[in-house]
Amino acid sequence: MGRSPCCDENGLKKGPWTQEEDEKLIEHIQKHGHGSWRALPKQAGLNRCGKSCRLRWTNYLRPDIKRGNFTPEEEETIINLHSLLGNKWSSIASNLPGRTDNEIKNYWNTHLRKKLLQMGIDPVTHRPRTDHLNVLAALPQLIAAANFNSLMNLNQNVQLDAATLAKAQILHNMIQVLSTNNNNIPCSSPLTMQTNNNIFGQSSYLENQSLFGQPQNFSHVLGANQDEKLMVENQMIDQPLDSFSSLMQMDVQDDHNSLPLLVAASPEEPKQSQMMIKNKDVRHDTSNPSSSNSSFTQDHHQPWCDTIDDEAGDSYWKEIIEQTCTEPWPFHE
DNA sequence: AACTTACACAACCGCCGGAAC
DNA sequence: AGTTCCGGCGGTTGTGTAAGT
Repeated sequence: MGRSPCCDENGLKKGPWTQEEDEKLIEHIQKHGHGSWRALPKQAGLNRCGKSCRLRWTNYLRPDIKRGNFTPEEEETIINLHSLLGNKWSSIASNLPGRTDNEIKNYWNTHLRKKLLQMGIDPVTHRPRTDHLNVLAALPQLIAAANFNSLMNLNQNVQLDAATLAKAQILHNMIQVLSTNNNNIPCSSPLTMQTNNNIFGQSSYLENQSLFGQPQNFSHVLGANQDEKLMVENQMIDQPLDSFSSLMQMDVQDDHNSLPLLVAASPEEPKQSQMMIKNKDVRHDTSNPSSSNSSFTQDHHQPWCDTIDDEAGDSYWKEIIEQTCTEPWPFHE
């Protein structure tokens, strides 16, 4: 069965490499090649395990490594390849000369992943994020609620509870952000591709556009085997774009039974509601019956506050929440 | 200025598959 | 056939530094 990890041996140094160690390693490999990595440390006079030496060499010291910022073209390639290959960093790296899998992996996790999230794209599936769509699915309710509120204000002087108003405000801001993103990034996201072309269409990265608008064909990276290429391409093309399109088709009437409950709003509620949004604490506010009454906790709708809680770490959500607390109420103009 | 927090990235860890013995 | 070696891979952690309070 398995062997014991080479680094189990006691006394071997770990952690950051010193310049002296780097020089020893480089000098040894330049003279003798790396040969057996396991034997290398002794031969080179390094108090490291072979694996550590190999990683240091392949990820940092190798002379053909390209250092510095990733170019937009490299970013584009990474995103496109990731949409095809997933976290196959070594495969992705083999298409980016001078870049290591480790570097690409780090860059993905620290930059590109966030970038996609901010564009409203799930970095795993490379599709529009469904958590956004869950909130979008509440659109008919919010519109109906807003209309109802206007009526009640006119005729009976009754207000919707503050939590419901806050939901609508968040939705309003979210739509603004989404539309801003789409306008700023022409042909840049699957979402844009779907809405620009045909929402039910079968466009894919493989077929036509890349994430940044340049036509690319990455089928060559999928292996020499033609069957494999075909299989992957078919898979990409056949995958239905269900979640987004079905939500966009949603009939307002389907939800007529799920209008938010209306409760009498006390004068304090608007303040409370704002505070709760800021503190991301709505879900746990069990002491406030109106907040639970007015939540969107229907069978098929994730509560909006859950959605916010889940993503509140993103600057994207922070932006939305901030706007929610500062912008004027849209339905009372 | 001191402290805390967030971020970027180098390095490590554990696992796997293939080759050698 | 079973064991060990070796290199590779992807996920995770640790550390240094910049930014914020």
